[in-house]
Amino acid sequence: MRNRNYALADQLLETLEEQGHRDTEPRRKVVAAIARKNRHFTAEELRGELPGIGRATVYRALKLLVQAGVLCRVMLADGALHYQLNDSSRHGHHHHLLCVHCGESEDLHGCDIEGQLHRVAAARQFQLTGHWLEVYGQCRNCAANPALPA
Amino acid sequence: MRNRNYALADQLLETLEEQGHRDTEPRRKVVAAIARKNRHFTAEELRGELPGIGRATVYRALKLLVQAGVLCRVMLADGALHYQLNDSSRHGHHHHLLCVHCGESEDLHGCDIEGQLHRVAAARQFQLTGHWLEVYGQCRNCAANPALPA
DNA sequence: GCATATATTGATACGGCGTATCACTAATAA
DNA sequence: TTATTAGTGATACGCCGTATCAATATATGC
Repeated sequence: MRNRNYALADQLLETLEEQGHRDTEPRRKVVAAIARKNRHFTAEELRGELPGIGRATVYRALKLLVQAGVLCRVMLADGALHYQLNDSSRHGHHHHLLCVHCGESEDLHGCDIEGQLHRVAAARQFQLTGHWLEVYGQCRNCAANPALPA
Repeated sequence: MRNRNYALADQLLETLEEQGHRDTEPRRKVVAAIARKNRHFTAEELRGELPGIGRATVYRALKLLVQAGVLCRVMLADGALHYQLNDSSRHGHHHHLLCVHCGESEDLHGCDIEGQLHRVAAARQFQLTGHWLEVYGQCRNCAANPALPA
């Protein structure tokens, strides 16, 4: 787990370098903290784990990682903006099943929402440029045992 | 048009009264301003059209109308929260095709997003509790003539 | 109509969240 | 090593929504 986190952190840093960004000490700490996450998180939550690092730096790193496609924004049911580390293999556009109880998220695929939207849009001569979809509920584990701590 | 707006404003007020809220002068002005809208709008935009009415009052009225189901929140592609008057006939849960150019919105129906989500969720024993969907693009008119003013 | 109880108002202040600014510092390239 | 340039972080700002609370307006009972 430790190893995986280190590897992940390195990978994130590498991604940033590929985009022409520098390898800095604060940045290393930010990506390390992100790599330790196993669920979605808020910018402020992350910041809380990084005393000594400026607020702006944390926000800037988040923005760069989102732009690079390795991190994605997810909107919770209450409107709070969270960040979610993308599966290393799947950086493209996709959606999530978000567990409102434990915070786990599963990637949503094997369902043709996109295609369906395109069909409906085409029928109305509406030219799609984008969409936003979040799905909330309880994951298998939490649904089976709602008493588990979040 | 004037008549329709008055009628709509009255209808909105009536809805609030049915929910046990009082018929007040500031409230009348707020719903009148909303009734005049033919596209989605922000709270601040509305507030700008209502000088002399307190910010809190405007926000409170919006919240009540959303709770009553006659107004719905829509999230624009840039993350801005807008409000959208619901078709009087269809207060239930539905989605919108939002034109990013002129701001028009069409209700999205005749497409079975809900059913599809339920099927995928069921297959994974994920218990759905809700979802959020916004679809962005250009409406028929704007797509045909992008030079039109917004 | 009048008094009373209560919802509503609106000024103010507060809080969360993200960003602009800018002098300073650190990382890269020559 | 020096010059160049990106990055940092303290601070302040701005937007947006809400809590507070004394003053006020509205509905209700007499």
